[in-house]
Amino acid sequence: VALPAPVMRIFDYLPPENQALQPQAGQRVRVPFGKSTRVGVLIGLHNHSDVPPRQLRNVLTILDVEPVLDAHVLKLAKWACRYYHHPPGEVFAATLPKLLRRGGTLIRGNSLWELTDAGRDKTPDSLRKRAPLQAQILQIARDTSGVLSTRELESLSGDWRRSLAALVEKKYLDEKNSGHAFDFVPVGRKGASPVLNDSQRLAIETIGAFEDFRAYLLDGVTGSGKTEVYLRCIESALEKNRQSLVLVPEIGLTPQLLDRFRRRLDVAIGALHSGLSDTDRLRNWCASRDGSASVIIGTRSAVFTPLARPGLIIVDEEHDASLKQQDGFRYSARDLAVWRARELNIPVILGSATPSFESLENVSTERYRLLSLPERAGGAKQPDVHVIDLRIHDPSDGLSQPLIQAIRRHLDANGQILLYLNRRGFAPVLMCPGCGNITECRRCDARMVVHQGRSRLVCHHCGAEQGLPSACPDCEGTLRTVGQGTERIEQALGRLFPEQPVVRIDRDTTRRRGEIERRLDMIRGGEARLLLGTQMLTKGHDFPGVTMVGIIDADQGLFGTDFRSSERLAQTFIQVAGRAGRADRPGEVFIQTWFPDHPLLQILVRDGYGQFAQQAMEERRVAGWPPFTHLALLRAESAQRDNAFTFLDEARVVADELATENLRILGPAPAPMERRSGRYRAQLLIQGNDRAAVHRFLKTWRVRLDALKSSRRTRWSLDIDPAELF
DNA sequence: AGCACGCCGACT
DNA sequence: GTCGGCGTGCTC
Repeated sequence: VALPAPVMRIFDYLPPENQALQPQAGQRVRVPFGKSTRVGVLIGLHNHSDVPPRQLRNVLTILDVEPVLDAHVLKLAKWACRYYHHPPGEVFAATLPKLLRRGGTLIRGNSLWELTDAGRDKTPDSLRKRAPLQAQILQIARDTSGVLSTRELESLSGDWRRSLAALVEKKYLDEKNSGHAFDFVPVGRKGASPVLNDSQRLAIETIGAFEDFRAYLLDGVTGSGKTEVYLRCIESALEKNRQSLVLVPEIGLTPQLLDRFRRRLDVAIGALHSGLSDTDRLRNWCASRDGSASVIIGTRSAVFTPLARPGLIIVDEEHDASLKQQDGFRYSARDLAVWRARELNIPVILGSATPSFESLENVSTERYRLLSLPERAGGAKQPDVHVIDLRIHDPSDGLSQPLIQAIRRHLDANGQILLYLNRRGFAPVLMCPGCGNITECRRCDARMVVHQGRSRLVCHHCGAEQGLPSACPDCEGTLRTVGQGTERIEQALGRLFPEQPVVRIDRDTTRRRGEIERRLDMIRGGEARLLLGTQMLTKGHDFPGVTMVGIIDADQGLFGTDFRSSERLAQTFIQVAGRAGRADRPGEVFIQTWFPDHPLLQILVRDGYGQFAQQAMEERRVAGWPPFTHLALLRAESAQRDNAFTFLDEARVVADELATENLRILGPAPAPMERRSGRYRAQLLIQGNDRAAVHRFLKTWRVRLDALKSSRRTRWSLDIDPAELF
């Protein structure tokens, strides 16, 4: 039994004493564990145990009649335990929705009410007087050819459940169970499919020609119609009565995307994302498992969802960092999706306008097959890109004259403008010009950010807040804000274009539910034409009216500490720039920088992402970074700096003892931001050419780390294929 | 993780 | 004497 506890072991139990149910791998069981009981997953049956017989206890109850996890998901989870060197109990917990983890039951079906012969004979009018609600229900039942579900009744006012019960009692209705989590009724309508261009057609034909496992990298510039390719491939899976699983990044799963799928596909679609209630999540999970959902769209944890009749897996924006879990069980949903597809022997499509270097390398070693969509759908042209040299055009409040003129020009031409700045708040620094004092967070190695609207100083790393000081705490001098965030840009735009409403989208303005959609609608409806925002803007949203994109500060991340930061920067650039000029209008992109000669910027602007990637990958190869080597990162954090380092020092000693010559061990070193939320963070990096050798090492190392006493005094984790080195 | 046990210093 | 903090070990 895999039990939720941070130990690498699984636990042996005897069958339950007084339960007739047949134990099967994949069922959940409630077992005694120490002083209390826990819910675990039965992952195998054996007729012997290495545990002394008197220590073995009995399973209390088998919670499932049938396994909730099928053999394939069990295998996936077991493989993930080995690959990520993570406790089985926690891995299995990640495969289940919360309600099932807590011991709840599967949703096996919904109630349906069928008109009986007696009910058919009874005229609604004969009930009208004494029981108007019953009459109404009876009438609806007749209108819907004799079968009712809660969907038809929900709109009724009053206590319709009681009236319904009365009708069942009188034997006018028969209560039945649909047997499925979803009761989808096709409406017989299908949204219009757009005309395909040649490369879309080629991609669809290539994928459709081969039913067995194959991994495709769908490399399509923004607006090239990747989603249309997904939809067609899903449609052909549907024709064979097969389900499709679609994984998207966290903020990519918007109501807009779901609408688009619902309009086009007349089948049951189950969504799995953090915005759902626990019950809705469970229902959609069950609908995937029992086959009543034909398409499942979810964020990374959906990669573990059981599929009744799998046919296709799609990973959209496969380069996106949110597909990698960043705490606890640090899995890559993209990599697990490929594993799943191989195991199920079905195709998997990885889509992106800016493919990860890992996937590009898999193309060149012919593990993945490349499908390119080089032109924009509908014949839209690529935007013109202009670099604004801030050394010549000194900006005020973050905006240079050429940028302001371009904004004016596009406003005059009735265009929309998207300005991107990945920094919220008013200004990132509050300093005293007199004594040089800069206000820093008490709990982090970071500066407090000025939020003028709220009149507060906020730490963006731990959330700490304080009032805005009126004078320097040290010398009582006048304080000055340095640099700019979205709040300041918004104000500046308000002064420059007083007649234009500005729509700002960042975490501060969209805290309330539905606020994002409300603001996006202002842009889509044309009410506002100046759009300003952070990362939130760059993913998952289409802005057909945007003719100009301005990148206010290109220099953030130009000199990153991480070997991956240039890749990330380039991806953000291309994704943001891709918002410009989609349909019939050509777009323009303006990039403000203090370093116009920076080689990364030059190649990106001049030659595009593909060329950039080629060159940057060559640098990675020479430097021995992924995808040409394999990494594992041992992270430790502790309130006392020494605890983290003592552990990592000891871990290093063990590593040196175990390591073979093709492994490199780097560190321990403090994390780039060493103190965060009052905890000191440090790490040790393992690097190797041969994946198998790295994993052999990790296996024994992990056991030795658990045995270290110092490992108890610090919070630590192993991160396989880390996405960020901090 | 969550819990118990045991050791040690601080206080009624 | 007893209370409670922390380090350590164990959970089938």
